[in-house]
Amino acid sequence: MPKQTFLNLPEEKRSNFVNTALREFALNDYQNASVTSIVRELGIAKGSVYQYFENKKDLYFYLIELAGNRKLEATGELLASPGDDFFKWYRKLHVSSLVYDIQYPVEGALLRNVSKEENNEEIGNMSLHNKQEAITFYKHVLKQHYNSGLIHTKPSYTAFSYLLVQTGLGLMDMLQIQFNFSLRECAKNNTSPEVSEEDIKSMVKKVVKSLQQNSIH
Amino acid sequence: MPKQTFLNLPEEKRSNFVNTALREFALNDYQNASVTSIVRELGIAKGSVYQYFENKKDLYFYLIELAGNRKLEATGELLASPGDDFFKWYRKLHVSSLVYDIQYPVEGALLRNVSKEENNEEIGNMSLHNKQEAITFYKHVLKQHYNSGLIHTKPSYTAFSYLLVQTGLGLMDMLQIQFNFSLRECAKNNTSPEVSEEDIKSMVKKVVKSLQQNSIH
Amino acid sequence: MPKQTFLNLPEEKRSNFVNTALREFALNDYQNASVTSIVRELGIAKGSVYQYFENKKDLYFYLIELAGNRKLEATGELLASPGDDFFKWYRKLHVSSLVYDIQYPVEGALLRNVSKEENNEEIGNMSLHNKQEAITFYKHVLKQHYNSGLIHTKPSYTAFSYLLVQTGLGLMDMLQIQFNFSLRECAKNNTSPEVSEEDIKSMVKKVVKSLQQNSIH
Amino acid sequence: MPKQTFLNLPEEKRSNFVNTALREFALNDYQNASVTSIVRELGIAKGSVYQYFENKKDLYFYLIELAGNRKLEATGELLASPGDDFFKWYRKLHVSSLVYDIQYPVEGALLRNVSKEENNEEIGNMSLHNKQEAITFYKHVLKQHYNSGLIHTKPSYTAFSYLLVQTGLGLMDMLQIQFNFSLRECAKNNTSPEVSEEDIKSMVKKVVKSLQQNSIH
DNA sequence: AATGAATGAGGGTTCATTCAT
DNA sequence: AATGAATGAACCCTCATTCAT
Repeated sequence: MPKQTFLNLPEEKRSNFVNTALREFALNDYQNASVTSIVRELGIAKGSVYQYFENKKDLYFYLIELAGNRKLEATGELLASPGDDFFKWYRKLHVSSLVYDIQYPVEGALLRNVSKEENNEEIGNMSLHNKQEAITFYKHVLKQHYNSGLIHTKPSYTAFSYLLVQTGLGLMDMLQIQFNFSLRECAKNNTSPEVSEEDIKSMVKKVVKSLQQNSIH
Repeated sequence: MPKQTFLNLPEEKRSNFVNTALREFALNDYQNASVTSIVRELGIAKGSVYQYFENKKDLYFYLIELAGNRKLEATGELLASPGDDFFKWYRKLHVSSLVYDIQYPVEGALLRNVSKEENNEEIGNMSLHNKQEAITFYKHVLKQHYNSGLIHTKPSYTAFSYLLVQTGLGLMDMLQIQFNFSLRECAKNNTSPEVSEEDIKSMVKKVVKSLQQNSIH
Repeated sequence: MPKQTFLNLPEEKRSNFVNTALREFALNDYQNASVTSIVRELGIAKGSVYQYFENKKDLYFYLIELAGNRKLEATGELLASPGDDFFKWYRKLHVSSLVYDIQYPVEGALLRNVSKEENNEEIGNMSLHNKQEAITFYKHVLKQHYNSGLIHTKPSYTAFSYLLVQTGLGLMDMLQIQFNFSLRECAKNNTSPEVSEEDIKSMVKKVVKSLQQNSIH
Repeated sequence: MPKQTFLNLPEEKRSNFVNTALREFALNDYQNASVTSIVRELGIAKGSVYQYFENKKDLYFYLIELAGNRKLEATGELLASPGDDFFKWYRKLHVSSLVYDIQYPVEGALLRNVSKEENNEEIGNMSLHNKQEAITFYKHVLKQHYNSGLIHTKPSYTAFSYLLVQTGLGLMDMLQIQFNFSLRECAKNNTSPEVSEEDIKSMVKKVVKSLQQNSIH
């Protein structure tokens, strides 16, 4: 949790700080993100960071929460309310997620980094943990849909949930490959890649269709 | 590329070195893997590393190639020869890959780390690069199958290849979640998790079935 | 000297401040006692400390004086009036000192710390200074006793005064060793060790007897 | 334990390092002694210290042992062989200890600092620990003397041992007071105070006589 | 081919003190 | 009288790399 000092900061200072810090953690994983780097960029004293946060880890978790909340605000409504058409919901979910990441590449890249933290003993294996939670979530939704008669075939919940999670996690990579940009680069320059919502929709649609349809036999 | 010095090394020294280095890079990502750690563990002179390799990066790439080759040797025959049944092939491919990773957790963990290197300017985005190559590969195989009449529905090659790649990449996580072990921990202790080949086969089968079947509508 | 600001403070604020500061300097020597710690504990502004005192040193000396005075108040009457029996007086003096320290471990520990400050250029060698004064004091008392005929053997004033001082200084250590407690720990938890006045009396008696008797030849 | 690196150092470098480090820890207690200060003085790279020692604590304990051994070498024979006359032995013991400290004020001051470490959680309470050990040692010697008939009065072993320990610990202070010098200052300038062995002998003799004789009644 | 001491920049963190409000 | 953000130097420690031997 940030210290009161941080919360008392005038809006501009605070957002300046947050932006720079977000960027640092978007471009580097936890260990390699550097407090020194942040203060150098901001031109503030190193001590200030520790007036704002307990330590690097505290700052990190704050940024995760912040970025997470921002994204949730932009895309969260959907998440909570899967409509009757499961795949439509899943598609919209990921389109809006990708659109967000494209629009806010810094937050996007940061959250993507978080979902890859695996080797850090201080932080723990967030990657696996998140995946497990996501699988549980999809299982829950799928069961509800099946019980409500919205899905007619009873799927192997676990396996299929895995597919849904794993597929979702890679969509941004797919986007980067197809449209030949680097989200990281965008986060660095604080620009958005030239990818339209239509591009995203179309890509996701194809992927979900592949997932949905009995595509091959 | 390793220097000649390294290649001239007596077998035992070389393999000692390699094993320890592999382990270091299996437990840590590139930036956090430490040359110091390696020589400390080995009890050799620090300078030796730089007699063998240009620098840390050179060593890293050598290890990647080595681990890749080792795995290829164990699982490569399959890869080269997709039989008539695409999904059977895909299944066997990943079963053998997982079995290998379970048996050789160090090499497995190292290669998994590589597939996550995204943020290092010195290294480049290996994750994306690998994915792109894998997608191209699957597209190629799928096209061949279709052209040979082994597949009757023409899939969206790109989208479906993406699914295949992405699904494959996450299987080890799925295994860890289902059987509650940590590959990293295994690499650390140089032990294998208590997961049988049957366990793996069964898990992969379910996932591939989900991918293959028109599971939901 | 505290600034007027401090003296104007309402009683409760002032005593709150003093208590916390005493504790900090009881648990740490001068250099390692931290103003930051004090204000953190108190939940007051850092600047306040510097409204009250010139600087850390000023605060330190104020606390020393305060703790000294408190102890003097509790044990001082004795000090001023050595009766006819020198050793009885000496014994009572130290029993009451130890009892005080046991009862007020914070003040006790602080004063003990002071008597060890030796290496700080900013502070000077308080330990030596105090010892010197104490020796002078005992010399004075001894001379008076001798001149009044209360002591029949003329001692080597200086040497014997040294013994008295030095013996006195270590009694709390002896107590801690014999009753296996840590005054510092008590100061930390603001508790008193489970040592009775009888325990103290008995210990001091033995030591003083050893000092007094021609114990060995 | 120092690392091999340190032991391999050419004599001059090593002794340079040791001298500077000893001095730093002679002038400051553990917490306030500064690695930075040492390297600054020596004009070497900070990293070097950590090629030589695991960390500051490692260095500290090495220096303690070194200084302890040096002193033991100079004064140790006595310690091991209390002759028939207990007080003569005790006197000689402390005379030789003081002579050593006067001659080698750096080692002397360092060891004195060690015997005062009390408030450091990382180091533990060395002061109390040492005292306890010393008391045990004297008790042992006294018992032997009594059993051998060399002492005719049975002392209160514990109390008297305490007196012996405590008296010994303060002798250097007494010396400083009487001859008006500062051991610390001497350690700083690497000079010896102008105190002769005779001065020391005479001072100790008086103190021990006070301790021994039935000085007052 | 091997050594391993030296480097020096960088890491995160703590601190007493100042000063504008 | 109180605030508390800002400072910047200092702390211990780690690192990849060099280079003389």
